[in-house]
This record gives sequence, C-alpha cells and structure tokens, in this order.
Amino acid sequence: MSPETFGAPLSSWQTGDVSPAAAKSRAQQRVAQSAAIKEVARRLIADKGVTNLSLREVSRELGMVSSALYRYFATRDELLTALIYDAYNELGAAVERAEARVARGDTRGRWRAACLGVRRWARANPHEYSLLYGTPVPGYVAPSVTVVAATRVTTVLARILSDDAAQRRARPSRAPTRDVRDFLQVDALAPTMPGVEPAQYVRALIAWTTVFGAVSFELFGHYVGTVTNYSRMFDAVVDELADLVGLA
Amino acid sequence: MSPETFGAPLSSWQTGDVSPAAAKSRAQQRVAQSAAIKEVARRLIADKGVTNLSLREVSRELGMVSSALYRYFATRDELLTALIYDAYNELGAAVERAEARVARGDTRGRWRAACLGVRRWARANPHEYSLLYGTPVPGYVAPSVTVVAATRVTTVLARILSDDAAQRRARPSRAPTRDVRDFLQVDALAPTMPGVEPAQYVRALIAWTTVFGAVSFELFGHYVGTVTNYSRMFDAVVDELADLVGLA
DNA sequence: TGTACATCAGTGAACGCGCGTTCACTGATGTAC
DNA sequence: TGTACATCAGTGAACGCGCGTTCACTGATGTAC
Repeated sequence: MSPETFGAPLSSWQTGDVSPAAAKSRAQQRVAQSAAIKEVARRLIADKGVTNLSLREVSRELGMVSSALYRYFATRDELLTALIYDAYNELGAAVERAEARVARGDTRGRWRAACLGVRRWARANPHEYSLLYGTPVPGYVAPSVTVVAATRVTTVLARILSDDAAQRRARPSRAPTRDVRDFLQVDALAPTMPGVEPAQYVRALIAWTTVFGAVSFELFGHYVGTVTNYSRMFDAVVDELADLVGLA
Repeated sequence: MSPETFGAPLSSWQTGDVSPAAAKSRAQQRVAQSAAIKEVARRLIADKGVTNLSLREVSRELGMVSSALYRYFATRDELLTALIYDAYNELGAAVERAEARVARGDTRGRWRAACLGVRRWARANPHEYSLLYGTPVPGYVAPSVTVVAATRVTTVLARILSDDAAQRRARPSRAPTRDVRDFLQVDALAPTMPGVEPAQYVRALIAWTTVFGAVSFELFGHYVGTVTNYSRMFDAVVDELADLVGLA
C-alpha cells in the first residue's frame, strides 16, 4: 500500500481515497477523518458495547496517536454524543424507509412496516440500540440535538395514527375519557398527530412503549423461557397493538 | 432472643443478634461479612451505576485490603451475580407485598398494586433496576439461579390474571384466534396462569412488557417532552392495560 | 506568480490514575484426640 | 480439660494492564499581499 515511489511525500494516499491523486482540501479531510473515527468507534461498540469504548483503541485502529483524536472530539463524551446522534438518525431513516414502501392508504400495513423496521434495525445493531434505549451512560447528559433526532421514529408512528384517523376507515373502540392534559404534554403532541383525539393518546403511548419494550426485552434476554419464535411473537404483538389504537 | 445465660460460649450470638461483645462464629462472620460486602457494593452501584463498581472501592469502603474480597467472591462477576440475584428477589418481594395488601377478589386493584409496586421499587432503586432491566453487562452471562429469581414478578402478574379468569367477573373482549403455540412456550406458561386461554397470552405479554417498558422509558428519559406527570401517566397506562387483559 | 505568515492535523512523551487478580504470609479461630 | 494441628480471614506487595487528557513540537497546507 502507498508505495511512495520517490521524491513525493505527497497527498494522494493521504486521502485514504482510491481516486487517482485526489488531494482533498483540509475541510474535506477533516470531514472524512471525523467520519472514519466515528465508523471505527461504531464498530468497536458493536463488538464490545459502549462501556468498553476507549479513545485509545479507536486511535490505535486508525493508526494514529491517541492525542490526535482531540483535534476532532474534545472529549470522550463528545464522541459518544456524535455516535448517539448518528444512531438515532440511522434508526429513524431505516424506519422511514420501511414505512414509505407501503401504500399510504394501508395504515395497518404502514404500522407493521414501521414497527418491524425498529426491530430489524435493533437486531442488526444491538449495541447501538442499547446505546439509545439501554441504560444511560452514568453522568452523561444527552444534549438537545440528540433529543430531536430521537423523535424521528415517533413522528412516523404518530403520522400513521393521524392518517388513519383522517381516513376514518375504522374507529378505535371508545377510549375511557380521561383528562390527559393532567399528565401529557398535549400541546406538543397534538401537532404531531392531528385528528387523533387526546383520549386516544394513552393507547398511542402504550403502543409506542410496547414496541420498544418488546425489542428491549428480546435483546436483553427477558423473553427467554417464554417466547420460542421472536419474529412471530413480535408480529402478533404489533398486530394486537394496531387493534388497540384502532387501525383499520 | 435465645438468652442461654451462661456456660455456653456457644450459640447465644449465633442468632445473628446484636448482643454486646458477641463474638461470632466463623460461619456467622462469613455470612455477615458477605452481606456487608454486598451492601457496600449495592450502595456504590446506587451512587454511580454498575459500570463504575470496582472491587477495590468496595474493599476500601470496608477498610480492608482488596485481596481480602476474594475470600468471599472469586471474581467481580460473581459479586455481580449475587447482587443481581438479590435485586430480583427484593423487587419480587416488594411487588408481592404490595399486591398482597389488596383483597383477593379485587383483581384490578391487585393488578394496579403490583404494577405500582414495580414502579415504586424502580424509582427507589434506579441503578439496581438498570442492573436488572437495562443493558446487560457485556460478556456477563446470567446464571440460571438469577433467571428463577426474575420470575417472581411475572408469577404475581400471572396469578392475578388467573384468579380473575376463575372469578369470571368480566371477560376479556374476544382475542383474535392465533396459534400462540407457534411462538410461545405454552407448556411453560399454562401452569402459571391456569384458566387463562392461550389466545389471551399475547395481551398478557403486552401488559407485562408495557409495565417494564414504561418504567424503563421513564427512568431512561424517553418520555421527556411527552409526559408531564409520570405517576398519573403510569396510572392511566396500568388501567388501560387492565382493560386490555380484561380485568374486572 | 511568488513570498511570508498563519493555521492546524498529527506526534510523542508524560501525568496521574484506577483496575482485577495472584501469591506467600501471619495469626487468630476451630477441631480432634 | 489440655494440647497439637488444621483451617481460613485478612495482609501487603506486586504484576501487568489500560485509561483520558495535556502539552510543546513539527511540518505540511492554506491565505494574504
């Protein structure tokens, strides 16, 4: 690799790129290196969990000195934040893609696709899923930027309920009337699912919670001895939840 | 307790009693010291999470040398196992106690009490809850003894459903007929909730999953921006779940 | 276009730290006769 | 009841390790004139 034949302590191989002699600008290099760091860190997390992620190991893998990482991330927590942010967005994008494949009118199909999307991504990236939905790293406080990224999935789910309500293909069984204003942030929720009655919010919340709860239980081993076929079980749960929230 | 006045350099203090200048037998000392180690470890976990639990710190707190711990726990994982085992049993006992306070005929009340018991214990012991229901420690494999302890809570929940079915005070809305034998360990589940039709198992599973899912979401911060009053929200969820599984 | 200067990615050494686990030992407690 | 011996909780030193972060530096890349 990089035969550096003569004379030229040049830059074509510094780019890590295969394109011929493509020298990159500093700005580009910076972005590329930053991405490379995150990629390695992600792989290490996938291997051994967040707890065991160390900056020194990342730098070793990249063939650079550990202090060099500090040009990109001021601290371990900052790198962690970037990874969490990326992971939320990856999960969100995966779910959006899965849901988008289903015809708009088929709200139950969209619901299924979205939920299965969550589970599929989680199983493909268990440690990253844990990073998002497992025990929070002690002492780590999620900056608000990650909180926003975290809403992508819920936005998809909320829109499905909303579209279904608009189509009125079926109506949910009467939800008990409860003043959800007492305990839910109705002003924040209402715009994300127009047309859904607040009385239905509790069921929506249960559905959302169960989807992630079931994935977590599966991944963390709490269904051992209870469930024999996780895929079929998840399908059944998702279907039952669709009934609960009254999807067509 | 057991005053055995004189002559006996023996068993008066064997009772585990706080009697003055009670020299303890080796066996007792061993049990006491073992308990002291676990207690300190538990406190340290409560302070800073499992990840940061170190044998050296435990020994420091106890005023002994770190190698002394190895007389009691052969390895860090062994101590962890003991803590997990104890935590499952504490949670189980707490839930059993809460549920036992309600009149047997009031199955919905018992359901509420049990679920609230889970949440109360989790909020009082968040790091221990995480130890049980958060991200598994990477590389750590739970021995079967902890698996058994883990079933105490589910046993309580299952019995409530079973008792309710026996009383037939209400019957659940028709569950979709599904062959749950395809994906659930029916042979293991049936004995824990006699009288409940297998078709209802999926709903029972959802209820169980949601209880822990909601507690985890609350503790891990996923309801931030959605829920304003967690207690009331949990009450509503528990009630809705009671409806789902068809409790009176 | 060429030169002088500023920027900044990456280096290498160091600081100060804590960790789990092993091992040969001491001395008090328990047991067999 | 007294003595000899075995058990075993706790000691202290050591092994070998990895970690996050700082700091003064070098040398290539980019910029202003």
